[in-house]
Amino acid sequence: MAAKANPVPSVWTRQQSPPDQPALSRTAIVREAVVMLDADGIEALSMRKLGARLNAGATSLYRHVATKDELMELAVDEVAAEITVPPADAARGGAGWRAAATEAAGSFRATALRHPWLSSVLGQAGLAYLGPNLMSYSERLAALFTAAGFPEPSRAIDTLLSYVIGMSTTEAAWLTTVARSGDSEGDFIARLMPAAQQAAADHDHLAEAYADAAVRAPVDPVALRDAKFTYGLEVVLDGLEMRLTA
Amino acid sequence: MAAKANPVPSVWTRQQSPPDQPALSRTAIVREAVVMLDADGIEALSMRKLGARLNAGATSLYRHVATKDELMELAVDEVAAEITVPPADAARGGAGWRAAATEAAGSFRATALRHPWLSSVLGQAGLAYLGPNLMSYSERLAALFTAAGFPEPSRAIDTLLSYVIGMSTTEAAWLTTVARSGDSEGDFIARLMPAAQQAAADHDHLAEAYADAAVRAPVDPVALRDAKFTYGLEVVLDGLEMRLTA
DNA sequence: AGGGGTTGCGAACACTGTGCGCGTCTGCGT
DNA sequence: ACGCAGACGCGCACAGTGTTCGCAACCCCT
Repeated sequence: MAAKANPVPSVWTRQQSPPDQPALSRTAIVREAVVMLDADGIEALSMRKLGARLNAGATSLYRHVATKDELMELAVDEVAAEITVPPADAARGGAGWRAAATEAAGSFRATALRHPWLSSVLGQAGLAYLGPNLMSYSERLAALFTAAGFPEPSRAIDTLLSYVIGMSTTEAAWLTTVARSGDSEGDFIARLMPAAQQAAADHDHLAEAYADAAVRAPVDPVALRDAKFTYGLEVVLDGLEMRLTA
Repeated sequence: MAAKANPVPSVWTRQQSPPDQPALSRTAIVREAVVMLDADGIEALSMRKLGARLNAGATSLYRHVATKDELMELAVDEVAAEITVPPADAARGGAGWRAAATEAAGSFRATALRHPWLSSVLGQAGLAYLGPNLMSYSERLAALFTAAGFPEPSRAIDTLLSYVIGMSTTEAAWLTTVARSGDSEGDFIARLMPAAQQAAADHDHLAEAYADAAVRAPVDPVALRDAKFTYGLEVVLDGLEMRLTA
């Protein structure tokens, strides 16, 4: 880097001790990677571009990160820190656990939608699961569901998380394709409708559903997605509650 | 291909009308792509290798498929044909819908585990959703849940599918990393335990859970995954049933 | 017999992740 | 104050990727 900041190599042009940016560090690399992923999606992240952003060569990154896959695991754990879980006390006594679980689920979804590339990565998931932030996340969930009084907390957690992951990844993937189209979500849906209707032409139930949707006044797609998420969440929580009281 | 099979150009060396393998066709390409994906995972599929498998050059494929992404969408729809849904009659009368839903969910999971690359692709999902097989799948689900008497069938379907997708992708991703390790699932778990326990050292609930697992007699991991899946499935179905009778 | 449309292909382009060896810089032990 | 070992950054190179383009061979219809 010194060589680059000093293009004419001579004793006279050399700066003695430049304030020097924080240099290159693992955390700085991961942080910038997350920024790039959020901005331009997963296939826009390359080691060269990431290096360039940090005023570094591509291969310099390999001093701090073994491989790109490892970098992705670190990125996952980095954003995992954003997911909040209410303190376990909130669930003690049996009343508050539903609100607490709802909040935890909502926080997961919000994080997944804020970082849509997460969905693409969860499917290939090396063992990011062992990252400190994800570990702490699991721990807090376990504390919450144990305090709530579940006989098999891990089972309940797996169930809830599966639902939340399934819904969130689907949603994130949808939003990614919408974003790539350049249109707003509403416009994209409108533009997609004809094709969808034609594809559904031979299928009675689907055709009817599309026809109904076309007749009704157009709904805010964001509100619709929210409603869909909370509906399913209530279903899962109802099912879990039966295991709690029984 | 004729030119390749016929390196000496002359009337005499030319084969008149060789039985000729089915040549190159969209369906043949997609079918072979699925075979390769199943065998070696998603990152092992390249256009050149796929072409080679079909005795064709890489670029020849582009006569039948616009882009690799499109090929992946076709592959998804191809395997979607394997997912079965019981006929709607099974659900009429209210009794059989649970068994039918269970079977549909199980079939989805089985397909996802048979083709683990599906999980990696669902996260980026272009609009494979419009493929004929997936459309027919949605239709049969809609028929089933409508016959079961759900007031909002699509809501129920979305909920169930989210759970099944979440659980299955997680499972498939796990199985993929296991497979890459070369070990059996049991051995891999054993090899992973120390690291997991160390990572969980500072987290009470997790540490306890790991300790319990270490004490108990080792369980067949396959059976354990099956149990986990059906537990969550029952939870979701219970929650749905409340919406049905109400 | 001829010609038009379809199909396959080789070369080429712009990129990718990553290994290697070299120069430079830094901090520590004397 | 000095010297040196280790950490650090970097350019080059390699093998491989998806995809475009122009050309050649083939089939079928007139």
